[in-house]
Amino acid sequence: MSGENARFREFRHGAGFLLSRLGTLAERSWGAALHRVGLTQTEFVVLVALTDAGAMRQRELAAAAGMDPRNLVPVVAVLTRRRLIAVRPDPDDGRAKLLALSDAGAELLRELEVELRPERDAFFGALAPGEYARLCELLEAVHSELLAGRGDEAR
Amino acid sequence: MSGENARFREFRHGAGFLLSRLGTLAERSWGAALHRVGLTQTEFVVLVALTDAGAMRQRELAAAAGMDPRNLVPVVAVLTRRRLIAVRPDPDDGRAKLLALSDAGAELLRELEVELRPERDAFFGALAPGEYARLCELLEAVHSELLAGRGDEAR
DNA sequence: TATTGTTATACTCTATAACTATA
DNA sequence: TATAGTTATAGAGTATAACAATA
Repeated sequence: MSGENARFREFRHGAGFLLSRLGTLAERSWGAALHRVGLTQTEFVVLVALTDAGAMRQRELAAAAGMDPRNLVPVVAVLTRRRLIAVRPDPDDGRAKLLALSDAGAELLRELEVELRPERDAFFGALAPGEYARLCELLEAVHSELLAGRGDEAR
Repeated sequence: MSGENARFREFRHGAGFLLSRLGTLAERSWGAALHRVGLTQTEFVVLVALTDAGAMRQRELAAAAGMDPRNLVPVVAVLTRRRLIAVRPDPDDGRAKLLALSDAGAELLRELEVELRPERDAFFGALAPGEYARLCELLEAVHSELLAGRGDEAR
């Protein structure tokens, strides 16, 4: 019951498992700040995802945020009511809507970014600046690859 | 409304945000396999966390899994009923219990590790083998530091 | 008094299926 | 028929407060 464990102890220290755990811990680290300004995790994620482009369709936004379009609907409703995003019909397609960050939404994110900087430094305190930058590169590579090849192979 | 976005677009590509999103995507990638063997994400996490030591107290296990001890209670109940973990009273402390992976639990993890290997390769397909190893190192450094300094500074 | 484990509960996130309106 | 958005709902994860038993 002892020597054979090395095989799946490897999984415990693999990147997948660590991503799963660190993702939860990262969300916990900024959870208090979000609660203070009345944002849930998904609302925050959606706002941040919107910073990547000027305006996008709701379906595109769901993909960018890595979440199911159905779960995005109530999030968009809340953010619209709070005027943190701006919604307008897509002139090219009567079914679609174009979503963009509002000035108020941009300002809120700017405040949060300042407030979260110390938490980030504490969270990644184990890494030297160069290591942190390297980590960002690697994560970004995995993330963008996953968002690109989504919905095709996994089905 | 355009040029100022660079500031928090930086957050979008920071390690914290990417960890949060990739954690969700990683869990999704092995979710089907877990469902097949009747395990939830937290049950899986707890089993994997147990591979790091022979036996530990429930409180220690919660810390190792990065979860709240209260949320661990029903998980331990299920895993015990399914004989995937073995529980015995701590001889040194009448309040505490000692939890360990059972042979059946170890076997189940071994099977899962084999089944999940192709999913892992696809998930991290953007990285060369050396890059994957480097990513593991960096994540492990952050993770172990967070588990070590927990409950002190954040309060 | 402090700690281990527990119960009850509310909130959030994700996933399943079926629906409306437009293309 | 295919797609954009929606609704309803169930399942799972996390967090809050209060409790019993042991140290």
